[in-house]
Amino acid sequence: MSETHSPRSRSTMRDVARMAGTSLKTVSRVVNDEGNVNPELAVRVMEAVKELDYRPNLQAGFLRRSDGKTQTIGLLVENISNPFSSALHRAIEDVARKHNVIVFAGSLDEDPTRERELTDAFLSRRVDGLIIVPAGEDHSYLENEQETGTPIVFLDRPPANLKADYVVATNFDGGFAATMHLIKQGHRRIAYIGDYATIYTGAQRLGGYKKALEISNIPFDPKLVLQGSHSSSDAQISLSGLFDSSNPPTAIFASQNFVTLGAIRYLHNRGLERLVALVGFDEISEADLLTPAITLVTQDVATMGESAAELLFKRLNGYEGEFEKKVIPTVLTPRGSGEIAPTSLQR
Amino acid sequence: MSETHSPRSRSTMRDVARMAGTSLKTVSRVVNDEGNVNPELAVRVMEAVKELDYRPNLQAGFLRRSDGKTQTIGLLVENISNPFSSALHRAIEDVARKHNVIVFAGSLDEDPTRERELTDAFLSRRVDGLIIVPAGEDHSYLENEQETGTPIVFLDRPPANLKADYVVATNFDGGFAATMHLIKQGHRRIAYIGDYATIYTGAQRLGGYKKALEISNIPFDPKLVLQGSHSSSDAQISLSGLFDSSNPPTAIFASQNFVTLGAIRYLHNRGLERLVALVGFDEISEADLLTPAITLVTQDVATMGESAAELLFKRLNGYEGEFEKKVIPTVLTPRGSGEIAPTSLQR
DNA sequence: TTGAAAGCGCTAACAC
DNA sequence: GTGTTAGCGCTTTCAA
Repeated sequence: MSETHSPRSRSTMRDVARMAGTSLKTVSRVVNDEGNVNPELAVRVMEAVKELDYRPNLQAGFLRRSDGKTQTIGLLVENISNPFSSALHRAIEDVARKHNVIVFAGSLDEDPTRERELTDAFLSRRVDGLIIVPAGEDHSYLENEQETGTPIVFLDRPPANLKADYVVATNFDGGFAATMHLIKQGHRRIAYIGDYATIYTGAQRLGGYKKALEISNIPFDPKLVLQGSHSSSDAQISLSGLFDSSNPPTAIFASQNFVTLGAIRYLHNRGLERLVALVGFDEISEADLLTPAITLVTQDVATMGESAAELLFKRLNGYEGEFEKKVIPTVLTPRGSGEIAPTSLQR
Repeated sequence: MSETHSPRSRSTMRDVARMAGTSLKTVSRVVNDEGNVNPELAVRVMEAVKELDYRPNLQAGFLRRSDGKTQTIGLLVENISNPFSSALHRAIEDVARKHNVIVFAGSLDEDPTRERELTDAFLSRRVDGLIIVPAGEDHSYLENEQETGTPIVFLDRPPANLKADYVVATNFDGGFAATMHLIKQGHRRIAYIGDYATIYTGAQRLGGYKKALEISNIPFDPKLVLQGSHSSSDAQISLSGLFDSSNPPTAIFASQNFVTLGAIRYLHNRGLERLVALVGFDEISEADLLTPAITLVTQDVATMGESAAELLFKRLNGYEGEFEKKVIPTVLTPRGSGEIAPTSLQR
C-alpha cells in the first residue's frame, strides 16, 4: 500500500506462493506447466500470478537449471545497419524464434578488438551459442569456450586457428564469373575495386578475378586493382584516380555493395555509365531501376543466415559430429551494365 | 586430465580461489577491480584466472547485486532487416555501447501479439530497459513493469494507454510538405499511397496530405488514396488499378520507403517516370542515381535512435522527471521527380 | 587486507 | 499432490 516514489520491487515466486497460500515449489510447477498440481490450487496460483503481475526471472532459473541454457544467442556482424548484415540477422532471428531463443546483436566494424570485447560481453552473459561474421584473424581465443560447451558458427568468412562450423558463399567463383562475363564482352582492361584487402571475401573475389584473367591469357595489371575502399565515396575517389590515368579500363568489377554504389555514382557523374561496363557484387535494391540496370553477382543472404542458425541449433540440440562447412552459391544476373562492349576512353 | 567427450564444465570463482589459494571474496575483489588486495595475491589470482580461462558469470552476479542491472536492453522494431529499423538499431547500439550495455533485438512485423511475446521474452530475462517501435495499440500491459523500475521508450510511434517517453518524426509536417510541394508545381490530382492504414506514421502523413489539399482548396478524393500496401509489389498493383481508371492522377505522394520503390518501379515499367510527379517518404539509397532522381522527405533516423537511447539511459541513470516527447524534423529534398509539371494522361 | 556466512530467485532432489 | 532443503555463481554484509 505504501506509495513511495522509488519503484516498487518486483514480485517473486515467494510472493505468489504466499498470496496463493502454498509453497514455492507448487508455484514453480504451475508456472512451468509441470502438471501434478491440484486444479483448484493451480487456479489460485494463476490468480495470484495475475494479481501480482508476476513475471518469472528466467535468469535465476537458468542459474540452477541442469542444462544451464539461457535461451539466448549472440550475433556479431560487420555493421548491423548494413543491408547484408541485417538480412543475415533477420534470417537468424527467424530460426531462433522457432526455438524460443532471443538474439543479442552487435557490430564489429571490422575491428578485431571489438570482436573480442563483444564475444566477451555475450559470453559473460552466458549466451548458449554464437554466430560470428569475424573481423579478427585468430579465433583460438574461443577454443576453450567451444570445448566448454558453447557452439560457435562462423558466417560469411571462415574461422582462423580454430575448428568450427562455418557458412560461406562462393566468393571465388562469383569473382570468376563476374570477370569472365566482362571478358566475354571483349574487355581486356578490367578494373577490380574492393574493400580492405585483408577481408576474406574480398580476397576470394579478387582471386576469382585473377583466375579469369589468367585462363583468358590477359596479363594481370596491378594498377587496375583498387583496394581499401570502405565506402561509396572512397570508391569514387579511387576510380577517379584510375580513370584520369593515361590508359583507363573499359570495364569495372566492383566486389562489394558499397563499392558498387560508388562505381555507379562515379560513372553517372562522369556520364560514363553507357560507355564503361560494370558488374557489381552483392544485392542493390534498385539495381533494376537504374539506367543502365546493374548486372550483379548476388549471394543468397537469407539462406546463409538460416544455414548458420541451423548449424548452431543442431549443436545446441546435442549433435556432436564433425564440424561442417556449408557453401552457398552465388548467381550472376545480367541486366545491362555488364553487357556494354569495350569503348576506348583514351585521348 | 580426464578427457571425456562431454564438455568440460566451466570454471567458477571458487575454482580460481582454490588455485590461487585464497577465498572467493578476494577473487571477486580482483575480478571486479575493487582494490584493497595485496598486490602479490592479486597477481596469483590473475594468473589463476588466465590459467583456468575463467570468465565471470554476470548473470549470477546480477542476481545478487543491489542495483539488479543486467547491462542489457531490448529493442523491438518492425523488421530488423528493413533499412529504417536497422539504422535505428545501429544508433541505439552506439549509445548502449558507451554504457557497456548490449542489445537484444527482435522484429514485430506489425503484429501486436508478437509485441507482447517479445517484450515478455526480454523482460523475463530482466533487460534493464526497452525501446519499442510499437505494433500494438494498447500498452497498458507495460504499466506495472514501468512502475517496477524498467524504463520504456517508444520510438517512431507514441505509446497508447500508457505514459512514457517517446521520440517521433514530424510525420504530419512531412506529409504536408510533400503534398504542398506537388501542389506548387500545379498538381491538383495527387494520389496518396501508403502502408496499412492503422499505422500511426502513415495516418499522420495522410493527415498532412489532407491538410495540404484543404488549405489549397483542392477537394479530397478518396479514390486517390491507396492504403494497405506493405511491399513494393503491393504498391505497384494498387497504382496500376488507379492509373487504369478514367481520370488518373498527375502526381503521387508515396508515404513510405517500400511504397516509394513500388511507385518508382510502376512508373518506370509504364514509361511514366518523366510524366508523373513523385515525392517519396523515407531514405532510398540510390535516390540520386535514378532518372529522374527522386524527391524525398526524409527523417533523421540516426538522431531518432540516438535520442530514444539517450532518454532511456537518462532514466536508467536515475532521472525521475516528467515523461518527454522528442520530435525530430523531416526534410524535403527536391531532386527531379517531384518537380514535374502536371501532364494529362487522359485519353 | 581478508574471509565466512547469508542470500539473490529459482530448480533439482528428495522427502512426505 | 505437495513441501522442504540445498545450492546454482555470485555480491553483500560483517566480522576478524
